[in-house]
Amino acid sequence: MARKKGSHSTITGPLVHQAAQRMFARHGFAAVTMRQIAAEVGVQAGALYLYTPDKQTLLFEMMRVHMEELLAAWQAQPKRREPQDRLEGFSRFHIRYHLDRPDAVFIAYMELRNLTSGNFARIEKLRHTYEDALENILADGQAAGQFKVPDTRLATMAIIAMLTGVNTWYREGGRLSRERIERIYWNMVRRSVGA
Amino acid sequence: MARKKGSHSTITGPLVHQAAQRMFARHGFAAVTMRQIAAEVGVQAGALYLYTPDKQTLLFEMMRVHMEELLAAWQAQPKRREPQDRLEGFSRFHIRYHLDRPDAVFIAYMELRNLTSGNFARIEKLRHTYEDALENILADGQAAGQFKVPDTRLATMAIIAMLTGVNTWYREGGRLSRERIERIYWNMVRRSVGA
DNA sequence: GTCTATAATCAGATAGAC
DNA sequence: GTCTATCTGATTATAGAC
Repeated sequence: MARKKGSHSTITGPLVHQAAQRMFARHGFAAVTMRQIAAEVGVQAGALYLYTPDKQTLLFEMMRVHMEELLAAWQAQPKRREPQDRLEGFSRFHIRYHLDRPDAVFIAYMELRNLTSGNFARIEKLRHTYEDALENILADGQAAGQFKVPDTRLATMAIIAMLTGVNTWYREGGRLSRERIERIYWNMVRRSVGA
Repeated sequence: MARKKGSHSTITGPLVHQAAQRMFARHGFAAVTMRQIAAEVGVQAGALYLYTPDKQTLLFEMMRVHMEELLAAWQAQPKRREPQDRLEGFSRFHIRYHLDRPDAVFIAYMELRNLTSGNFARIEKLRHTYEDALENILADGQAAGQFKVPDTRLATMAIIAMLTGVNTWYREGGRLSRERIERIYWNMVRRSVGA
């Protein structure tokens, strides 16, 4: 019983990662210094290295965790049968999940070029796995004659870009509710594939 | 006749801006140093300050020129009458223009947060002017009963995100020709607004 | 127009005290 | 677990020689 629960070690670590995520999203990985992160957490710069071997790993870990949690959350979604229902499920899930994590999403898209090549490859693989989930839906709908998608890969990229774009302009408490945004985007997605 | 034409001053300046644009796009504004830019051009770091007062202005100028050239190019496009023809013109123009300038486009989207607040406001105003061009088309098509667009602002953001997304995956000499990409995207845009 | 040299500051990361 | 102090090297920008 030497160590009381809630000791600094179990608190500071997460705080470091949270502060880094917020600051990387706001100012960019390269522009944020280890000293600034430390100041935000309330420790000295040297103490950060108890929680990450270096700055690069700090970035990679937050991207890896984000992508793995995204995949897990998608796989935990209720499965539907019809391609159109599955497409609606994906569209709404994507918008909702991404709007809830603007910082992690921003970093996952903007800081890819600041990863070392090995780390980059691992993140890209995770992202590709997620894209494949949508591509499979489109391919099934096309095969069933319910969608008009001349190129499933192209349509996949187009739809994901459109949906993720919500994050660039959405502001909490803005003109439109999330449900209304989800509905409008889903209707655009639905029509874009000829469903 | 003291100064021969083709003197260094008229050559090095553009080279500095070109090298900076290429390197900012590849590695990010904050990650690129003035020394690296100088080395790429083939001069010493001090010489760069003959062509820009500082690093921030280097970034701002390349974004300003990009946005103003984009607006000018759009305004120089042949005008059409029908909303559907205008929407096709915008969609194809946007893809073509952006695919031709991947570095400038990448910087214009990724480096906004590295602008000072005054510079940021000026770039955002230019971007908004461009977005309005598309929103006007959608509003006219909606008013004429040719489009089904419940919210023109939302549809504007969705379409621009979708079209600009081409830049993230397109590779010269890839699987699909530009004409084919333009056509597929245009069909998705057309259907997404119910035209 | 360009270079060399330098000012002034700050970066990431580590060692060792407590 | 955290801090202080420090190493090593890089950063933007400027001054003055040529």
